[in-house]
Amino acid sequence: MVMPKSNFNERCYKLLKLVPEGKVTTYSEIAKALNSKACRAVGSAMARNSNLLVIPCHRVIRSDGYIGNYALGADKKAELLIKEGVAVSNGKVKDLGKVLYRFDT
DNA sequence: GGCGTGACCCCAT
DNA sequence: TATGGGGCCACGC
Repeated sequence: MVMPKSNFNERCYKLLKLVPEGKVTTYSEIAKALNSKACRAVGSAMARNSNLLVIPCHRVIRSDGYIGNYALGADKKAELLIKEGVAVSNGKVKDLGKVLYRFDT
């Protein structure tokens, strides 16, 4: 039986897993879904990328539309997003409103 | 057991 | 429009 380090990061992963391919979400959306403003804690959990191979951490971007950062590098993150069908330019998502996935829907 | 940092966000100036 | 400051949660030392 595996015990999670914290419920918080597991929540982030779970929500993130709900994001379909070709779509992205923001740290703030996840934080809000957790009923918290700890957008930093979300990123922190991803930074540890405990589940990089299990969680599409690259589908998480900033609210400004910028990709932000990534364990393997923002550049790699942009490439992955583009491959999934997300329009990315200069490290920023072009049609954020179109690819942004909301948990509140 | 306490302080600082971090894949951030929002508001005010 | 750009810059500064405050705030939130988890983790490392």
